[in-house]
Formats: sequence, C-alpha cells, structure tokens
Amino acid sequence: MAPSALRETVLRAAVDYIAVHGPDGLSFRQLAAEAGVSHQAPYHHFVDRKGIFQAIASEGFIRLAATLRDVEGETGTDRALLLLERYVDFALDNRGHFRVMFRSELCVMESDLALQRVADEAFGALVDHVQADLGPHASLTDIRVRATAMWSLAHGLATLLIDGPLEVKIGEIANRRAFVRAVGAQMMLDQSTRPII
Amino acid sequence: MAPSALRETVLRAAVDYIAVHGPDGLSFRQLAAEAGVSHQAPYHHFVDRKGIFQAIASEGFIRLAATLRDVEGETGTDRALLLLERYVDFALDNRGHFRVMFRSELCVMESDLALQRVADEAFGALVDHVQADLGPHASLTDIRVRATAMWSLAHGLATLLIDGPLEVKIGEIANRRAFVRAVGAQMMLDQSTRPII
DNA sequence: GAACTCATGTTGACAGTGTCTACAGAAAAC
DNA sequence: GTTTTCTGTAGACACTGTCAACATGAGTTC
Repeated sequence: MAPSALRETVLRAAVDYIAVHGPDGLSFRQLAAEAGVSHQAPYHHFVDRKGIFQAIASEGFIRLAATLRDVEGETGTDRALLLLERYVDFALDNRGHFRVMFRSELCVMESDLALQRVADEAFGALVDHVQADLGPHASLTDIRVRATAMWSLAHGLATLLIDGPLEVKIGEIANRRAFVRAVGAQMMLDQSTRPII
Repeated sequence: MAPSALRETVLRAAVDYIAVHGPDGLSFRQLAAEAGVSHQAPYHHFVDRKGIFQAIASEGFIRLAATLRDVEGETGTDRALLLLERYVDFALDNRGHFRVMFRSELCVMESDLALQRVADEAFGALVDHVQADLGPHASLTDIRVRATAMWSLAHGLATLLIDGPLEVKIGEIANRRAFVRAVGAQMMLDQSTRPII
C-alpha cells in the first residue's frame, strides 16, 4: 500500500460525509470501519478528532487561495464581482471543506502554524485584489474596510446558500450564477449605473 | 417550584455554554448535573437533544424579529445601515442563540412549524424594510436581490466577527460600531457620496 | 371521596463515541 | 545487525444520548 493511503482514504470519506451531513455527527470509528481498519488506525495519521478537521481546513484554504489568486485580468467592479462569484462557487463546490474552515471550535488555528499560514495566504489574495483596486494611495483603513465588506458579503451569501435558509425564505433560485452576480451588483455598483435586473 | 423552572434553568445554562464553547460539546447529562437533577429530567422538557437547540433558535428568532422591527423612523440608506448595525449587535449580544439559529443540522426547521413561523417573522421584518425602501413599484426580483444582499452582508460580518477569523486577519477593531457602519457605508452608499473614513 | 390521568421526576441498562495504554510487525536509519 | 520509527491491532475507560420501567404528587372526572 502506498504511504499514507489510509490517511487519504479517511480524509476523502470525511470530506464527503461532512458535505452531506455536516461535521457534527462525524465518527472516527465509523470512518475506520468503512476503511476496513481497526478503530485506532486513523489516529496514527490524525492526532485526534480535531486533527482531521485541521487537515480538511488546510486543504480548503489552499484551494480557496488558488481560486482567488486565479482571478486576474479584470479590474475594479468587474474583479470584485468575479471574486464574489468565485468565493460562492468555491463554497458550494467544496461544502465539506467550507463547513469546517470557519468553525473555530473544530479547527483551532492558534495551535497550528501551518494552518494559519494557508489561511493567511487565502486572505492575502483578497487583500491584494482590494489593494490593486483602490490604488496605491489607499489608506490602511480603506483597505481593511473594503476587504471586510467584500469578505462579509461573499461569506454571508455562501453560508446562507449552503445552510439552506436563504432559498427557504426567498424561494428557489433558478440561475444561481446570475443571482449571485445580481446580489454583488446590488452592493458594489454605483446607484446611478445599477442595471435593472 | 414554579412550573417548568427546570426547563428555564437548563435553557439558560445551555445558552451560556454555547455562547462560550459553541454547540458541539454541549452535554445534556452535564446540564442535568449542574441543575442538580437526574440525567433524564431535562428530557421531559425537551424531546431530545435537538429539542433544546430548537427552543434556543426559536427564542433567538423572536428576539431578532423584535430587534429588526424596532428599526423605524429613518429611511433609505440610513435605515439600511441601522439594520446592519442591529443585526451585528444582536449576533454579538446573543452568541448562544446566533450560533444555533442558522445551523440546520442542529435545529431542523422542516419538522417544526412554530420555529418556521418565528424565523419567517424575522425575515419578514427585513423584507418589509426593503420593500419600504424600494418603493411600491419595485419588482419581486429587486426585492429578493436587495434583501439577500443586505442579509448576506450582515450575516457574513456577524459570523466572521463571532467566529473570530476577521480580527485575526485584519487586526483588532478598536470601535466596533464605527467599523460596522463603515463596512455598511462602503457597500451601500453611492460611490460619489461615500465618505472618506 | 375514589379512581384516573398526566406532568415531572428517578434509576438502570444499552450501544456508540473519543481517547488512553500496551503490544506487534514491517520498514527505515544507523 | 541492531535500533528506531511508522503503521497497524486489541482492550479498557469514562462519557454520551436514548430507551424502558417505575415513583410520586397534583388535578380532573366520576
């Protein structure tokens, strides 16, 4: 067997499980049983229960950073809209990861420097875009505020879409991509240039 | 003992615990022990483990609805900013509730009509404000999009503040109220009229 | 007043969980 | 060739949610 094939098997199974059922009911023993090993085998690859969540979060932040860095070539509002779109896409395409990445009880960043670094990388990608957007004369406050605003909008929208309450309240969304763009445009365009959608 | 005093005791203890440690580690048996009753006593007040989360969520939505309905007297952007501020305040002042309200694995709305109703009431308060904002000629799509945008921004900001990653990334926030308002202004004002903060 | 219902509590048992410790063998390092 | 490290197994422990059976006391019904 390839080195740490069990680690990979368990990790994939965990991500799949979380994508459907959420992280709470995840059972190490059940994962072990599904992989056909003893209930203690996975613990040689993840220190404890939290370890697997940290591994999942780490993978998630690496993917998210790559996704956001990939947004290039456009400027200003277009880029902001694209970032929003990508963030939401990432969340929906990687539910298993997304549902873990921002749950501080599950994956404690403080104790894991590597995890901090990949999370910083993802956040750095956003800040770089904002900085490029606002130009070289932007104040630190401007950057902080705009980055927070964009992150909040994207994170809130992704969370509400994944956890379900949004569609329950506003009704089924026929074209998600278009809807996300409309929400972004609602917030990020000048009043005067806002399209009627 | 007053009727259902135990219910109230356990509920308060649970909310306090969740506000600090999150919902995952919450133990019914421990709550019972702290209240000085047998491990089965609380089950006469909450059908099962999920029952207490549904009770907490219900209380939370009632408070949130009241908070949002309370926003009156101002119009347009001012009102939108006030709604954002109140939403974030609510989340931070009611962490124990907020951390449960939007976790569909914890409190399943589908099976609980009463819970659906109070959640609808809270969402309805937001929609009413949006509708008043956009005027009588607004299309359904406009209302849906704007309500989603405002909810997403507020929900994302509140979530990122509560779960902690925001301050870790952008640094400590000296004046939270002012910062939240700045984030809202960043998104909700015309470019041309945006104050330099 | 007697009988009955029902809300609220108790105790005991069960399977499932994460984690600790001890141990076995294979691979790698020296 | 010996030792160490990695990766696995097995058993035990305390803890959990839940089920079932039972106690008790207050109200309700007859």
